[in-house]
Amino acid sequence: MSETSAVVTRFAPSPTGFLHIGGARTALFNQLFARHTGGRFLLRIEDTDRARSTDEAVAAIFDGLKWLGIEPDGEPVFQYANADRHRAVVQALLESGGAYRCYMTAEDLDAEREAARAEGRAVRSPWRDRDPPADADAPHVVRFKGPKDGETVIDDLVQGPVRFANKELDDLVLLRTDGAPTYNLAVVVDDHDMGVTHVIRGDDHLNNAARQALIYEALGWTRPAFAHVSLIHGPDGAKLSKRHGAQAVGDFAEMGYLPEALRNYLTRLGWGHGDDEIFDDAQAQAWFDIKDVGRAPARLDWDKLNHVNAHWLRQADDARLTALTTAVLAARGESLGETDRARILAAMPVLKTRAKTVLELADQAEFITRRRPLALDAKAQGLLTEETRARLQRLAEALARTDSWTDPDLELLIKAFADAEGVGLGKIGPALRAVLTGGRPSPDLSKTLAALGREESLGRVNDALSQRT
RNA sequence: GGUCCCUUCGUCUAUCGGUUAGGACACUAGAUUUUCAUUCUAGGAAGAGCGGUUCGACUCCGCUAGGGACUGCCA
Repeated sequence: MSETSAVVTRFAPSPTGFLHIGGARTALFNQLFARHTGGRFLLRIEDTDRARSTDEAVAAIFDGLKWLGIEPDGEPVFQYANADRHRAVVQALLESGGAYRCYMTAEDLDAEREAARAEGRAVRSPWRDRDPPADADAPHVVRFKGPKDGETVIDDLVQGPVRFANKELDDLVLLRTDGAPTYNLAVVVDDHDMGVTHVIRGDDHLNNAARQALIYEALGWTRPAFAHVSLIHGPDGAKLSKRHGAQAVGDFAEMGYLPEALRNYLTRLGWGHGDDEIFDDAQAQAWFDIKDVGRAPARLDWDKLNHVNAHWLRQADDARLTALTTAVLAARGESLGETDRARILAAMPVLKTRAKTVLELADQAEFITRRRPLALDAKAQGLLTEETRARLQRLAEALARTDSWTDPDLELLIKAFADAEGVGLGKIGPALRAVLTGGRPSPDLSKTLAALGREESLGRVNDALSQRT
């Protein structure tokens, strides 16, 4: 990157709901680009719409970003706090002729919009070239007075050069009737004041970029570089919505995805570095450049996300995964004791190779948390014939005699037992597993026994053997 | 309707005028296997269409089709 000016990026969500996964990716790109260039990444809450902004939404955004591991450099800026500054800029624009008061009523506007649409042109206000009414303080908005000729070109870092004929750009409202600044004015002023050099945002703002560029010009400010990234679509190509299963980053957390996995997946979505699919934050920062982001909207692929998550699950710390897993189990109504936690932790190295999400991890751990006596499902029940009961009885005795209750030794013991019985493991495994887990899936038998411990294992076997059906 | 954007296997992508168009996920088949899962091997699978430019086009240009964004005193 050029050394002339340090890069400053920002993520600027409006607090009107949860943190959308598409927004999270935009935030990620901003952070990645800033870190890659050694610049700064800022957060600004766009709360100029007082009616729709809520404290809950602000909290949801903070929580979502924090969970995802996105950390702005410096305190977040609340846009509404700069309202006076925004009004002052508009005042200056008014005095320089870069803006004008518009006294159109709602009805006037509706009629004009209809006419403009019918004629295939941009909306125009008659007050643009008209003297103010006698009562200049009558209800009005302040509009930007943009050029009618020429064109505005946005050299978008992602989309390439995009040209707009100025006559197609309408005079947007800068100040509402109540004197409140609007988004399009506030972004320009704040981005300028915050020293933002690169505006990386959703491509739903591409059209606004041209109008905003005009405001920069009128103010005599140099505009930042723009990069409009496409939105994330659902698997069917339609805009991501509720019916696709998840929209908020919180949804993904609840579904058992790890933040580092989501970062990996989201970064790879719409951006690539050769054949690299799995990478950590340091690699992402070293490789990421906003110019390499794809133009086309990308679809959310659950299978791929699961695959990436499975990878990071295996890399994750066992104690951390145990905490996550027990939380899910607790939410399912299981009351877990310290013994359960200890067993889950001990089994975690093998459990985590068998799951794609924390939810599946909890499924895999359920054989541990069952309470004696276990209820056997029909299939497990059917395995307990007279023959297998007798064999199980002999196996239980062999198990009771061993003084080394470890995975490898238990494996040897079971194999030796099978040899002694003159049968294959297939004659022993299913029944033993059935009485140990009640029919729930579990790891290799020796690992299952080790995870349960001697007392619990023998207890479960004996429970089943003493139960007559 | 208008303005703007997008288009390589089902999906995410690599390719930056000359490749048998590569990888990953998913899928199919086989191997391994005491449940569930894993793992291993092999395989099928793409340049939206039509015109140009060029010795040569997935790569450049145009048109068409399809998808999307915006068109608010929301952001």
